[in-house]
Amino acid sequence: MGIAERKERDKEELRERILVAAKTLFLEKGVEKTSIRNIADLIEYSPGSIYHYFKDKNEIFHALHQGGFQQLMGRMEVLATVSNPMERLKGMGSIYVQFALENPDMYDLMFIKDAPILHVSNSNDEQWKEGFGTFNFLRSTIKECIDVGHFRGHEEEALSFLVWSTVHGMVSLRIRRRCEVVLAQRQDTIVKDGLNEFFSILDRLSS
Amino acid sequence: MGIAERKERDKEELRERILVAAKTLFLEKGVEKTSIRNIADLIEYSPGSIYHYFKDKNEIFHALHQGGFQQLMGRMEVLATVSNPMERLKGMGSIYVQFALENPDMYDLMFIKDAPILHVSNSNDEQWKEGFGTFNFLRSTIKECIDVGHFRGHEEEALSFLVWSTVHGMVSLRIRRRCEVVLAQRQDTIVKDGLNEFFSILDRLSS
DNA sequence: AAAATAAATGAACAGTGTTCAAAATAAAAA
DNA sequence: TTTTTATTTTGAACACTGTTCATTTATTTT
Repeated sequence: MGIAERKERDKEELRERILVAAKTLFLEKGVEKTSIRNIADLIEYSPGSIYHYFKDKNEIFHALHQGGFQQLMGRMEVLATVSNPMERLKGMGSIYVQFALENPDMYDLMFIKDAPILHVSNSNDEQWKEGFGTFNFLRSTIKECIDVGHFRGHEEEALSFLVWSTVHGMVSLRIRRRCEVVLAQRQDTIVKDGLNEFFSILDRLSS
Repeated sequence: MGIAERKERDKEELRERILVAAKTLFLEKGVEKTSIRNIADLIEYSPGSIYHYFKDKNEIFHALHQGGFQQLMGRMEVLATVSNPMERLKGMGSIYVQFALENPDMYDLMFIKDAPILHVSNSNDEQWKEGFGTFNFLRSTIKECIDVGHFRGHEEEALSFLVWSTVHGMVSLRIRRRCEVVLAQRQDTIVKDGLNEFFSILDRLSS
């Protein structure tokens, strides 16, 4: 039965080639301007072939989407050694913002674009876990902070959402070019400055 | 010279009709799914005609964009009577969030979609003022707060950006459907809950 | 070598934003 | 009023889009 296995491998390989081509194109032109025909041209297959490996265009970018979460989670792993939950929380903020600014197109696909998320609800639980992962990590870190006596009077779930929203807000305003309203000389550093203001607020809320 | 004036009025009227049709369609189908031909059909003109009134599709939705800012600013006007800057700041947050949740498509166009903002840089200063308006109002309110003794150790520009990012973050995660990761039973109220957490943080930062 | 299975094709469909020569309409001049 | 000029509107055409599917090509099994 080695042949069936090889065929399986071949199929997986072409699937991966489509994904690589899609990622290459969308990182240089954006999702909207990347067409199925563009992807087909790059891997030297016909447009129709792609539909044997992915249901539609959304499914292609949803697959990349998944990869992005794994990448982000991977970066968070260095925080496993940080035992102080408050320090870990700030570390998460830094890593999140850095990831977003270094991979704006990937971040856009993961947290701003609206296309793939509806499709996500139909996928299996394994895949879902990836999406939940980062938020669960945030929630448990904030729970630890509360248990240790920080954020008195605040509530786990809402505070987690608020913290996520704060960092997401800053990077998404930057990525979607809404920072022109801040002072011209501050525009380059405003996300970093905002994050520092946020950290000093978190510190003040520690006791 | 009454004729020239009447022609000018007619032209302006058709321009307005295009805008109304565009808004109607995009509020019920979204910007992406609203085509020039859809708009042309609704006003019973040919597709080509629209290009005599607007350079391209972006310019149409940019015009609506402008209207959105005026609407948001209009809602903010009730705060002119609130003399306590801290209360005014919280009022701005409430109004901003309420506007976003009541007009998600308009909010999306104004603060999330990436198309029209590049084009904005080429428009005249008068129009620009509209976009700056709300942020200037936020900045001056926060400056007042600082002058009165709140937010000790914080800086005007970065804090203004942070505050804006926080509310933008919450509503944009909701609008772009990223709230599925929060507890199922909290999803409906999470933005309101998050805003309340934010207000209580602001209160704690008052002294 | 022939039959059966699987994979890849590319033309076709219905749509998109945009352009532009031509036609229709309105205004000005004769 | 008729002719000329200017403006407005048209709709076909262009080059694209995502997606489908009968047909061809390639591979595996009998």
